[in-house]
Amino acid sequence: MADVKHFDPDTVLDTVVRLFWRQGVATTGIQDIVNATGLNRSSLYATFGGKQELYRAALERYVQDRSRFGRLEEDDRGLPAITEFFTGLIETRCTGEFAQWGCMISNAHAGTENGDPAVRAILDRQHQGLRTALHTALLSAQRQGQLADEADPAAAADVLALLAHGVNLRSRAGADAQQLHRTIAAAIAAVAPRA
Amino acid sequence: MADVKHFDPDTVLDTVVRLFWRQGVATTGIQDIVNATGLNRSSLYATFGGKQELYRAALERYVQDRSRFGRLEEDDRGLPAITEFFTGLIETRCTGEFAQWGCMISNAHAGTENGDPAVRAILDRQHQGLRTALHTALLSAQRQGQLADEADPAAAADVLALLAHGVNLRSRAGADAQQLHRTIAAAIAAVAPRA
DNA sequence: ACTATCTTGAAACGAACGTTCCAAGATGAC
DNA sequence: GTCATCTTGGAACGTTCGTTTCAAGATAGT
Repeated sequence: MADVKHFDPDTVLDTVVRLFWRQGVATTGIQDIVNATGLNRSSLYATFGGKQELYRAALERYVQDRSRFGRLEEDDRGLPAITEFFTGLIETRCTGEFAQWGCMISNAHAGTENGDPAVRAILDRQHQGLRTALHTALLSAQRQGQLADEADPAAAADVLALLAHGVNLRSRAGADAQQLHRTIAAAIAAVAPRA
Repeated sequence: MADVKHFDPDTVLDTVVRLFWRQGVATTGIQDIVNATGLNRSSLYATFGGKQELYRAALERYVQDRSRFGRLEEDDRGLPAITEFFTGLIETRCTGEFAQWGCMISNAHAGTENGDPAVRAILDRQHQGLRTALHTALLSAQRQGQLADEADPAAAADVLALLAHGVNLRSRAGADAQQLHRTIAAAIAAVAPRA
């Protein structure tokens, strides 16, 4: 009955994610998106709606594709799982394709993006998810005797979840990976029993 | 010989700080600044230069006026000084005039602002300053027997400095002050000797 | 092959952007 | 009071913003 899209919306959305992730929503114009995707404005608006809706979709996509605490939650090794999570995080933030891009979620916290209730809901959901994943991993660690007697898994999870934002921000400004690794290692060591 | 300014540049800059702090540089227009300050565009450009130079000046002013770790550095009580620093930080971030504004420095990390080397230099300087202040306070704590034997003041300072960014980000998205207080208390308690 | 239906290209929209310009106004030195 | 000098008001600059519009093009069902 009708024509079909001449492009793959999933591929396009992935390209858009990278634009918003690196440059932020305020400093990324529709023209930038047209240039990067090769799409026409008509196709863009017909498929995704306006800029704000496109940003929301991109943020959801970012969460689905780039969030790594799902693995953490299923990893029952305890502290090594947490260490691995942060090690991977820092490497992603400091080297390779996404070096100095920060985290799209952390970035959204700092911008005017979070004025949109739908965006703020994503930020909260993501933070709670990370807290829960860390809490689960810490309980697992506790069960395996990897935690000091006085350590509080819930409180430690909150501390580490906040710390992740610090890593994301500082890495975007070019912080040294080694330095971040050392700091996170110290934070994790703080809940372990004395050597 | 000549006319004199009909306004106080210091007062104007303070107003500009609040605009950039709350809304960010990308989403704050020159028109917003004209409206908020009552200045004419001519006076604005003649006094401060363009938007980017104005932002840099505002960021420097923010650091001078709002940075609180100077007090921390001169406070030799040890852990209580650190607790007080974070307590005040969280209150400023969550209640009163600046509630949910976050920290202008943290916000700058997440935006395109940090592409400007002059801006990034301010961010680095500020982070190092906070690390040093915390380190000094922790050494003071250690001298007074407030630290566990195995605690590493330098590493703990790094952890707490990163944590501050977490507080700044999450508070901007409306995080609960009590929750933040509890988390920070746990992080500080982690370096204290077992009760 | 016809046609209904969706997609695409390209131009255009008004509004807002940061910046510049210049005449008019205000000031202090002489 | 005069004059040189800086400041101010306000219009205007060209660009870019996000969005809309519509004719031309492409497709799948009949």
